Amino acid sequence: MTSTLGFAILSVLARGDRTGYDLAAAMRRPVGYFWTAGHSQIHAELQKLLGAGLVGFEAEHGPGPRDRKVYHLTAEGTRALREWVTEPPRERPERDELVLKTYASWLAEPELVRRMFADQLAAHETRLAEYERHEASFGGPPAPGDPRFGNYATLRCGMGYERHRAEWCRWMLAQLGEG
Amino acid sequence: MTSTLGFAILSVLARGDRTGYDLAAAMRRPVGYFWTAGHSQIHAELQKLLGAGLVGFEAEHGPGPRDRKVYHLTAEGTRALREWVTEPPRERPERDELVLKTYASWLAEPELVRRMFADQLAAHETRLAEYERHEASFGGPPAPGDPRFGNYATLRCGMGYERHRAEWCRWMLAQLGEG
DNA sequence: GGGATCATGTAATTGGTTACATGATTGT
DNA sequence: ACAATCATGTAACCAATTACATGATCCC
Repeated sequence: MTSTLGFAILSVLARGDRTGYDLAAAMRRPVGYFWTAGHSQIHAELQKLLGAGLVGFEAEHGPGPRDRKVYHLTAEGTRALREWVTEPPRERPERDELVLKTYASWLAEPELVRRMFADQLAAHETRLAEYERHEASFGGPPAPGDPRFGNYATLRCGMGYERHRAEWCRWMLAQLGEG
Repeated sequence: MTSTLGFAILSVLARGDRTGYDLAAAMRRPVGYFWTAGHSQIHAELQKLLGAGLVGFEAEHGPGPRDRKVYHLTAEGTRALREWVTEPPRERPERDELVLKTYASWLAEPELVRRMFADQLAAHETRLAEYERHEASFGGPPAPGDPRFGNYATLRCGMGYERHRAEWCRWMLAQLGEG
């Protein structure tokens, strides 16, 4: 019963062998945009994946008191990952604090609500500009089958999300009236 | 240190007094679209809110072995909620299984990926149609200050989200080619 | 009689965050 | 000398899910 975090790790490892430290770095950016984990969680999960025979490692003597371990996918790990990819994702409950605040916004001062949404809008516009710059660095969409397709397709999703959020913020501001 | 779940409960209670059971029902739909909790979590959180003096209850002898407790906001609870609403939401890490699968989709069979996205697209279109029917039942946007504004604004957010997701699914299908 | 709904709670487990702990190498 | 980076791990805690437990009333 490999967890989603386990498959997140396998997904990164499928692009190249890495240490736990490298995995933690990768799961801040770009994987962190859709799945994050701290290093403590990653080391623990790697033990489980090792026990399940989905990954292996080669140890070199590294900096610090313990060995440096470079992890790689096993044949079984690759097979498990490939199988998991096309299984329908199990939906997890949404938890969105801004939307919850919006639900209760009728009892707050409109001016303060307006300010909150103005800040949110600015943040979304900044992130969208960042993503757009990143998108431009791809020379158009890579072919499915190319590992870079994964990066590009998730980036496109992020761009759509930021646009949708920004639009909703603008709609909210219009509802609240000019400040 | 009231948790977000605590404020979710206060947000529902602000619209009318309720039992823990009623709160659990409310947090499936419509609040469940942006914050869910099971009844066990809710009963536990109500104890904390009670301890913090943000809610109170009146007990009647109800069905089952224990008293039925109708909870209500205290003055302090209303104040805490009103304050929380306009504080900037602390951002929590994104965790999206479909996007993670997309990241690893380059090593799967394109036809299976295509099928997964076709299913997702259908689900989003169904939900969007549902939301649109619900939106039509409002006679246009209520004024901010009206509790119904909270329902309407969150519904609008949900509609935008479903549209964005559906569009991304269609883009993915186009990338993967006709099946 | 039987199942759904109403109504409360506890316990066990999993998933995730934060803090603690250690220590070499590289760059300023 | 000092800070940052590389590198591993454990422990404590909080949030959330699932399972366990009880029992009355209402509708078929």
